[in-house]
Amino acid sequence: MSETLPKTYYITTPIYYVNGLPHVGSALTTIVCDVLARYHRLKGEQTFLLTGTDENATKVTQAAEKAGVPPMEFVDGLAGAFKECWGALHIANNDFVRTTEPRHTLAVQEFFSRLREKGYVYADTYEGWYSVSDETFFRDTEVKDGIAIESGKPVVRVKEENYFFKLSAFTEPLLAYIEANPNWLLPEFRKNEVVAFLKEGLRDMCITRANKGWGIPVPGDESKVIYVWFDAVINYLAVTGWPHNPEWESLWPADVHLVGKEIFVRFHATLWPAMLMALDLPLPKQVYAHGWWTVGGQKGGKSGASLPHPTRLAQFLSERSGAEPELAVDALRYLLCREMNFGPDTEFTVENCLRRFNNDLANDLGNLLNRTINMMNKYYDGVVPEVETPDTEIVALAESVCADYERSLSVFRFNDVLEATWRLVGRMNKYIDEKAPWGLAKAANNGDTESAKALAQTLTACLEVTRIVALLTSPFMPTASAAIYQQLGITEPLETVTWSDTTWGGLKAGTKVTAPKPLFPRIQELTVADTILYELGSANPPKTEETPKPVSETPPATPETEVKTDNFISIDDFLKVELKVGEILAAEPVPNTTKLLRLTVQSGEDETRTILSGIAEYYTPDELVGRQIVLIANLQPRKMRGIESQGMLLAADVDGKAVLLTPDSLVPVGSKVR
RNA sequence: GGCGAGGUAGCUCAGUUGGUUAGAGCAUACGGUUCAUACCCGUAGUGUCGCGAGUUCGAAUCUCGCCCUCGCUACCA
Repeated sequence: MSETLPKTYYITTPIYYVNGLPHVGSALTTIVCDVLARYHRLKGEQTFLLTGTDENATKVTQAAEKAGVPPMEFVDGLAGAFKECWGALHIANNDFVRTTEPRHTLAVQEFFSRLREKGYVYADTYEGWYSVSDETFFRDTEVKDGIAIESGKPVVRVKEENYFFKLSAFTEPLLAYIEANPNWLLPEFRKNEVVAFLKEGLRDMCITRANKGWGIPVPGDESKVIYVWFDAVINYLAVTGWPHNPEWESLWPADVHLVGKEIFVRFHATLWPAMLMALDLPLPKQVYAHGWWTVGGQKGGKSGASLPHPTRLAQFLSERSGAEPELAVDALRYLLCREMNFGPDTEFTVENCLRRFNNDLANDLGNLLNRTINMMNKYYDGVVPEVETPDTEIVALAESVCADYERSLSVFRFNDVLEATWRLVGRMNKYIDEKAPWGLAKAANNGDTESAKALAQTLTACLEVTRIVALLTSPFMPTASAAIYQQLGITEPLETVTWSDTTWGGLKAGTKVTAPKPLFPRIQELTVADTILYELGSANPPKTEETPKPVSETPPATPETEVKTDNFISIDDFLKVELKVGEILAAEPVPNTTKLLRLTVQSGEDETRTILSGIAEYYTPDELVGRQIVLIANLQPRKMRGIESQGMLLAADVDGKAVLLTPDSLVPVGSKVR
């Protein structure tokens, strides 16, 4: 049946977690997928691009509560913001899936039921320990003194039935599959990470949580909802209409899942393929993971800097350069794809973008078009002349660039794709200089027919290259390409152009070019004040921004964290905590650890104690000795690395960095704090 | 500490299986040109290719050791 249906080229972005507006990280992923989709359409393939939003995390209800709106209204708003952003960035997606839609929830429930029928999902009752912060269950033997030994997190006693996916059964099949399909997971070095992860052995995964009124209920057990990650990945399949739409196989399997590196190893390269294997469904043909943008050479979030919001940045480019807003959007698409390394992480700065805007877009491409059109108008009244033979060198170069373009694109090296394209642009600017058409024009005017021929050959070469480059850049900059076509006098709409038009000679003699108009005006001011950066990066309250960051938010390991909204304690509870001022007498690193310091603290007139503290990355032993600090004196002692820690220091947590609290002035050691 | 990835020009990075004077772009300096968006073109560069040793006729490239950076992981009560 389905063999008769032509397979559509199917590309997916991750579905984005709706806890904030998109930034250039998520924009990069989405733009790159769009570029890929537009390229395949150019190749004449039926192509389907999917993006969407991930809305079932239980955190959503808390965020909604905070915002003071019902959860559904809350996610409607954010899903709308994503759609709007992608529209503004010229993303031509064929569909936008929301995990709160019936088509998704039905597919997820069906998927779950089928796994259960096949014995890959089993229920298990736990009377045991549960760590809220780990979202993990522990056995009695794994817990000591109310603490999970493995994670060191506190646990609570629960009795709960949950459902588990037999992920452990797929360690070997996945390893075998990776072995047999060397280009399945890309890039290579990330595939190796997956292999390393698998070799440690997969463990069964708890795939349900207590139903608190948000999420997809487990079929036949309304007391549970399906774990958000398990639910989310099914979107790729749900959109095909699986299982009831008979044509679902015209889309599935996806040709590419393109994701950020943080959701690659655990989810897109292991969990999701294992789920598909369990139901004997075909696996996606390729899964590609790109790196992140960094800010300030490190995790942007720590330095306080963050990634700009894409539409604001495009608007800024437009304001700075004077380019039309829609062309500035295309410029941004180009800049993101050109700057990103598509393997490792890449440093992102607005100033680099501005510089590259000038160099690549204004000076190289824009100016090539501009000078070409100008000369055409000047020497030929804008009418494309007849040419007997094209310049074979340029023709050959164009061909080789097209070949490199396709080769790089096939391995998702988008920066190389553009670099190859710009070889052609660069050669042409030099070519004009070598041929000096202005000299040829003069000679031709004086009756030199050879010069006249050379002039025609030169200018048509410029026009052809510009046309071909416009075509090559069209997946990246569709609006700009259309504008180039328009200036070249090509009336055929860009939508009807195909890859075969990259062959030489597409521009017909007699075509009349239009008046020149700079596409990307040069930017005069290349420096960017901090206040502008802040504005670009923090259109939202800085609080919700969390950035070096990737691409789709949520740390994969804990997509949901339960937080009690009403977590007041009584004054009596507080008074149970015995806080004291202490003085650090000695400090030394604990061997074989990176974070732990062993501190000897005087905490009373003749009372000293040993405290282990995880601040070695932020304080050297030397600078600690002699300092007064605040400590919790009656904390249950705990052994770490064989040393008993008798208390805990208080420190502010600044983006994960510890900053010690000290008294405002020297106080007697042992002073009570309250 | 364990695992993984890296350390190449001022900056961002290329350098396939070891082979002649180690590359590109940007930034810098000087020169040229004028069709063009103060644009384009040319020239000049500087590099102990992280450090040390080894294999080899020959190493940025292979081996070993060390140093440093980044990621994951354990220790952070």
